Amino acid sequence: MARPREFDPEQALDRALSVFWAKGFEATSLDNLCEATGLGRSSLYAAFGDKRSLYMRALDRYENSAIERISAAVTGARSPRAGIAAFVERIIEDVVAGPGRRGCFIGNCAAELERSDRKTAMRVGQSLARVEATFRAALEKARTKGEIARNADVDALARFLTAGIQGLRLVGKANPDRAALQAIARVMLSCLDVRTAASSRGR
Amino acid sequence: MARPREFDPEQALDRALSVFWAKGFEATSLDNLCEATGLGRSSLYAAFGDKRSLYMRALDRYENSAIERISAAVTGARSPRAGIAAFVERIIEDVVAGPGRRGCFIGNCAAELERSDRKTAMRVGQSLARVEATFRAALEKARTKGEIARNADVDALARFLTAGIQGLRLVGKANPDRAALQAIARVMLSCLDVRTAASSRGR
DNA sequence: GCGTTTCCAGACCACTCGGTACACAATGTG
DNA sequence: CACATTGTGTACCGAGTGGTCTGGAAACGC
Repeated sequence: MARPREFDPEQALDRALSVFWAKGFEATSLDNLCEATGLGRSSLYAAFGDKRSLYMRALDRYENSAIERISAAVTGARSPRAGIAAFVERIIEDVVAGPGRRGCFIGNCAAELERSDRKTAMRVGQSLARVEATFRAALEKARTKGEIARNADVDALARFLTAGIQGLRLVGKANPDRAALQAIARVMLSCLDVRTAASSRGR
Repeated sequence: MARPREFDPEQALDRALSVFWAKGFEATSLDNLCEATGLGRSSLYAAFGDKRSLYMRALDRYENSAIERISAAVTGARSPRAGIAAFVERIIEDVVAGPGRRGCFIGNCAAELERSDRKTAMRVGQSLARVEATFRAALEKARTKGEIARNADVDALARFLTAGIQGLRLVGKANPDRAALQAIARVMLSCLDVRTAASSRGR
């Protein structure tokens, strides 16, 4: 070994993520990334490869922390059902009072996807699938606890929550109005409580 | 008057829209736009102003046609409630079998928004508000017809549908799987049928 | 001390960007 | 026909793009 790194790659990745998150892939320049991370181009390239690779690494990092946030919200509440609600509430708070108008990084990736870029589409799809799986786990717990209907279609509900939250954050980006977002969330969460038909047996 | 235009501005705008729609604002270059429209830069600039203005004009155009599509679906069905369902179904069909992975142009605009750009955010917010208003009108008709609960919170439901459809199209962009999207839509539409609590009196 | 190895700052590259200037073509008016 | 007016094609602009290369600084084993 010889000269050691002078920076913390994780921290650099965090900084890079926050630029990509705020501006999107295309609008972020290498100069932006260098400035945000405090690194020179050579260091960036040596550590993370080109711009696209760095973007993907940022997605990895965001995905993990996002999953963690969901899990934490779910396990930190008095029940899975309440945890999901708390998570949604937290998102609204972030949209309204957070660093502002960043949306969900995964969602931003999906939106910026180009028609032809199937590889990235698959990657983003995986992220969404993990979110979905985390919701599904929470919903299953909620079901065994009797918090949601016994015959609820947990799979569909997890998918629905994932999409719904993307929608919530997207419209929140254009109009971060707490009351409006809470109205959406209220309807969204009410789906979990449906005890009648429409649960699983097709359309 | 002197020399007349050699192209149809509406058609040019349509072509420009479809490029912006497929690639996003940042990733679309003037060369792309010239190629797609068949126009030279001077003609583009004379007719629409700079890139941003053209983008906004494209948004205008998309917004109008989107509203029209919703209205058409609603009035074309045997009932407002069925019309909404048909519209959602049509969206899924477009995501799965359409020109592919373009998402909703309004949603793409919202996602690509930069934190600081409040003006564009307001503009996108207006588009979403018009979509919302269109849904609200349909929902009100549905309510008077008794297709949804008499005490349903039409306002919240309209907001919810708007956000939900954005979410649907976004996840569909990453993973255009018909069954998955239909599952989401099923849950989403089931919200309209709730006749119990959760309709309007707080959370 | 040495040589080796790694890292880093910045110059540099070819290229593309959005936008403009200008010469010329095409029309309407006499 | 000449002229004015408008549209169009293209060369061009400075600035910025993602990416590479080089020269030398900094740490290691010896």
